Amino acid sequence: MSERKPRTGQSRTTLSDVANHIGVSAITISRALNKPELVSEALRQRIDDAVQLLGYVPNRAARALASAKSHSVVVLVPSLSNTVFVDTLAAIHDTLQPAGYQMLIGDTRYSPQAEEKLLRTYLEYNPDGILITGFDHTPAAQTLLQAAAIPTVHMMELAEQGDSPCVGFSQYDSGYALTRFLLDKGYRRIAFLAAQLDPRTLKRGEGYRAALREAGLYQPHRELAEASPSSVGLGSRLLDRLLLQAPDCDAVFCNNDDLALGVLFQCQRRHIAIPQQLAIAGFNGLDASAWSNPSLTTVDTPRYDIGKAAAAMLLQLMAGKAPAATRVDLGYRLLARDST
Amino acid sequence: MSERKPRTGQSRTTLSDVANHIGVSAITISRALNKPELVSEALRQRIDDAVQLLGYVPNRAARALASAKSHSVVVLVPSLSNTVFVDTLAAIHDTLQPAGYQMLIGDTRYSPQAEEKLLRTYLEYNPDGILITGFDHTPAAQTLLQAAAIPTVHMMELAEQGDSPCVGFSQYDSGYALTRFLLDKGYRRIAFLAAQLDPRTLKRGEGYRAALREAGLYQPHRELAEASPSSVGLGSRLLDRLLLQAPDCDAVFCNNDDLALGVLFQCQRRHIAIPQQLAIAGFNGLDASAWSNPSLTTVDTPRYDIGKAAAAMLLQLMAGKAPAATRVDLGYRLLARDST
DNA sequence: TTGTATGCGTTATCAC
DNA sequence: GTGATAACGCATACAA
Repeated sequence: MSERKPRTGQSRTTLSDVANHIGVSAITISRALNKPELVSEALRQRIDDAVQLLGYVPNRAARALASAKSHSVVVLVPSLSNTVFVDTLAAIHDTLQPAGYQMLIGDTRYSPQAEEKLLRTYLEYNPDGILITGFDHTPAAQTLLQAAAIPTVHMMELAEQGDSPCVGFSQYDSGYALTRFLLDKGYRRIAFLAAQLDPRTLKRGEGYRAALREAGLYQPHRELAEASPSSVGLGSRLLDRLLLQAPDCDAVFCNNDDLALGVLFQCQRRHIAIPQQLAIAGFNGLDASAWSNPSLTTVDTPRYDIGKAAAAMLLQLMAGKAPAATRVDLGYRLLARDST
Repeated sequence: MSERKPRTGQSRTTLSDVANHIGVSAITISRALNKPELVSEALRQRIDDAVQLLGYVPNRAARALASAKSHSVVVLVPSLSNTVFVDTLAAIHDTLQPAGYQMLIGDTRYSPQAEEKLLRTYLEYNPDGILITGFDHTPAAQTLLQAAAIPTVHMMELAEQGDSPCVGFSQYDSGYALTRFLLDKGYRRIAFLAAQLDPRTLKRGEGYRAALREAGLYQPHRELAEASPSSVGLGSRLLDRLLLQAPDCDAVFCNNDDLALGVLFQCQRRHIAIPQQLAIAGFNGLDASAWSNPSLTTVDTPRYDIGKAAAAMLLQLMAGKAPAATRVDLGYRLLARDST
């Protein structure tokens, strides 16, 4: 009569339920499930049967608490509606899932402040690792990351200083290279259209500017930037605005393929011949850009591979091993097609 | 000398660290953080300061274990590369995050078997709720769901029987309506192109078939289906195949806008006039379809709203409240444009 | 190969 | 308004 009654009514089957069922101790069940080789063949079989019979499902919270490992990884990306990050997420998922790690996805909406807040929240989960986009974090977020001392890999960009583990490619170089390509093709009045002015977009813009300045051809009024998210419709509108303020341009470097497709469509409507009157180049190598008429020159970025490699590197770090390299440049591929 | 040494080296600040710091008991700190109104004003202030000072971060695993609530929601979608589900995920994230719930995302790759496996795995997290796509689950998965007795909302489709909570629209109706629209426009030899043959695609196909049968115009050889994922490139290839086996068709119902765009591009290359020689209709209302030349007729689907509503309904269910409705039909919108 | 004792960090319960 | 105590379910350390 002095017994306390259990707090929960009908609780889930636990390790000891299974243990009692066969008449061994709970720890043996635990071992049979986690390190089967430590348990005798016969017993293991009986345990497996009992687990099946009783419908035992391990409790991750208890495991995390006892082992001080959560088997979860926080993944912070700027957007869930941008193909670039979605592809990266898919790769991360494909890599971490088989390794037994759960992704905790956070959408920072391109805001370092929101990122800091998410980081704070997600740290409560005791993540074993962190995958974070770029290097543009608030000071507080940087402090949090350091204090937490959790293996972290930065994605998409390459560290310019320090030795933070990172997987990506040089945004600056890719912008420079595409502009250089257009210059080599003979275009002289090259415009730049950008949306969603995140750090990576800005760096590609710097590459664009540098290439044109070197050639003595940079003209600020040929740059058009819009903070709203990139879309096909925005590309169409931006072209109209561009032709108002810089009617003489002979090529457009669109910061991504959505914009480029919008520009292409709008040119068709305005009966502007591509590439004769205006060349168009996009960015990111989306599927559609290969099939439009004309097909779009673009820079293919290794976003899936970045996710794969970043997750793989993180797995190494979390296992306490030293990765082969902690700074992985996956490069980019210029796909020259008919629009230039 | 008989003291055991701690297992972990430098552990995180805990509730009792904060408690010791001020000289109160741990439970008081817990209350101050979770139910501040139960703690005196003065003490609360001191606690807040100490929390700040010591950099205390709650441990979710411990909380989940002690309270038997994980504050997490499992979300199972067929794909992370399909805009449809990504938009839905974004909406779910936007709704659950502010409510303090964490999403555990699972990518089933359109496979009920994979879904069952993920479900089994994710049940280990003691999710407080489940958001799952459609109704096409393995018997074992259905048993798991029932046994777990966790609030669950099905997304994208509407239950045809039973009273499972669901938010979506009638896939069948939408397919029927678009076909009916083409018939009313005067098209008589309407083809159907589909990829990624998931249950929703198949239901739209049934709608297509029903409408044509009613009109006495159904011809099996005008249907072309491909199991691989939908893409613009696939649309182009499918058009070529279609024109081989059904050269006389006068309209194409593409099961989604990617395919439709590919068909459009391919028609341009083959100098097929749209809509004069061939009408094109897509599905899902992607941004690009509004801007192509000609613009594409499509069916806009409320995927963001589905995510919002499903998550909101789940929040109600998890709170033990009865939602206003447990079967929410969000409908669809036929956008008639120039390609038909 | 298996078991015992103990603790992970928090909250539920009941008492003061 | 605050505290003591006992779980929550599992894994670590060590013993047998």
